[in-house]
Amino acid sequence: MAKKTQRTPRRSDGLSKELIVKAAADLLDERGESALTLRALTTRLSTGYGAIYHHVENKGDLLAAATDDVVSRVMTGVVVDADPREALRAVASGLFDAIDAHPWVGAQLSREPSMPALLEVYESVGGLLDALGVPERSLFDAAGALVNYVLGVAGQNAANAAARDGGEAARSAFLGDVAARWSRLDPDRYPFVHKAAAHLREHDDREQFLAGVDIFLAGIATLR
Amino acid sequence: MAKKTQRTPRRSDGLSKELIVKAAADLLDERGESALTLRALTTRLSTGYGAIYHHVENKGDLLAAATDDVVSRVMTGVVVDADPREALRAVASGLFDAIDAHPWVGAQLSREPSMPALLEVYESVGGLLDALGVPERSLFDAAGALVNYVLGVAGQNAANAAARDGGEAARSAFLGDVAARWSRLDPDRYPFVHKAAAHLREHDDREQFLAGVDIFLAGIATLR
DNA sequence: ACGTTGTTGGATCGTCGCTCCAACACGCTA
DNA sequence: TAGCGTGTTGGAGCGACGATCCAACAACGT
Repeated sequence: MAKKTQRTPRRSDGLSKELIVKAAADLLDERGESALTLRALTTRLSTGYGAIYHHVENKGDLLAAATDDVVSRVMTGVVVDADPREALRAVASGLFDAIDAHPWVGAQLSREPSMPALLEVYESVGGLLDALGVPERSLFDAAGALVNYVLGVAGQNAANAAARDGGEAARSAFLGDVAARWSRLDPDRYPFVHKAAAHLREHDDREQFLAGVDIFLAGIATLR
Repeated sequence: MAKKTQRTPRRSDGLSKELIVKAAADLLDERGESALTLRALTTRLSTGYGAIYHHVENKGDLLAAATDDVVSRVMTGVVVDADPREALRAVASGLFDAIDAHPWVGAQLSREPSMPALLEVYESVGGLLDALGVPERSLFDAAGALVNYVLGVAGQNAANAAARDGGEAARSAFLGDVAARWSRLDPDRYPFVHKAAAHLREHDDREQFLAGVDIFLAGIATLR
């Protein structure tokens, strides 16, 4: 583009897919997954449907792009540790933290697992497991298992967050409610769940998630 | 009309929550998750909204009830093996088969993980892990990890099934499409995923799932 | 015979994702 | 400078959804 500039990019601000995706992500972060509607987007961007659909294929495309942003930021940010085991833990906890901060990412990932963003995850996990000495015949099973575990937790997290969305009362009460319901169960018929209810109150989701990762890694070590 | 009967239970057939849930499950099985609409239900049952909403709280309640049916049928049907390890594998593969046959169950489970149906699963898994000798301090982490893995696979399966729903062309092509896309990737930048594409074509979802369960169980064994 | 109660069908509402198109802003050519 | 072409923009409108609401109805007790 010779010309000096083609600036003043049309109207006062100039829309773009980037901008739209950013606005969508903000909406999702601020008001939860159910708040992302095309209508809410048009008012937030003070524009119309046409403008949005000119840059974006459909709502799914929008959600996918926003999720991709978050996940790929995690994957490029992960420290490449010398120890593959530590690097795997770093990938896992990086994903957990991102999903914890943006529950809608968890929902999208467990709903649409062939997303481009997950490609980076698979590649990273597969490579690290390879570096860990997992034999090739088990490599795909192992990587799939680990990623599926992460996706399971992602979905769970998203569901919990959605359940909390209702109101402030619901927010703090939700986990306690489940715990209360569980501890009210007949201890003879449901001994495990009954005991689990106590743990539920004082447990740390992140720690439990990482404990699960460790269990998988221990199991993977036996494949060597 | 002295007694005799109070049969002819109101109208020609007589609606009930059971009947409605059954019809919903049929609809889901036959035409996929997106086909379950209240409107479709009313025409299938040749009734109106009022009748349905009289027996059912809302659409979520309906989905939950249908899912509960499937899952609890699985859990009561599982053979109580003497060997806890085998019993765990039986629970896992029972769930997998049910989700494979009814992908909407997978979607619902990964979306709403505090469902009553999952209570039975947690209880069973927790009890079996206990019987396996997992120390109490690790019991909840282990059970959570295993269940989350199953939920992750469940969501993945549901997503794949939904992607196939489109048409017959899409149905058979879907997995091959992913494999093709993956194998077209730069082998230098994505060595693992590139190799995985080959496996993808000939892999068996069920076998891979069970391999994951075995990895998990091997990891559990190290907790002893 | 008549109200009571529990059930039924469907009109209707508000909201959603999305399509479609007239109006516009700019850069190019003449 | 005038006009055209192209790429953008805003918003009216469509069909489908979940859900609510209510008039009509069927069986029973009295």
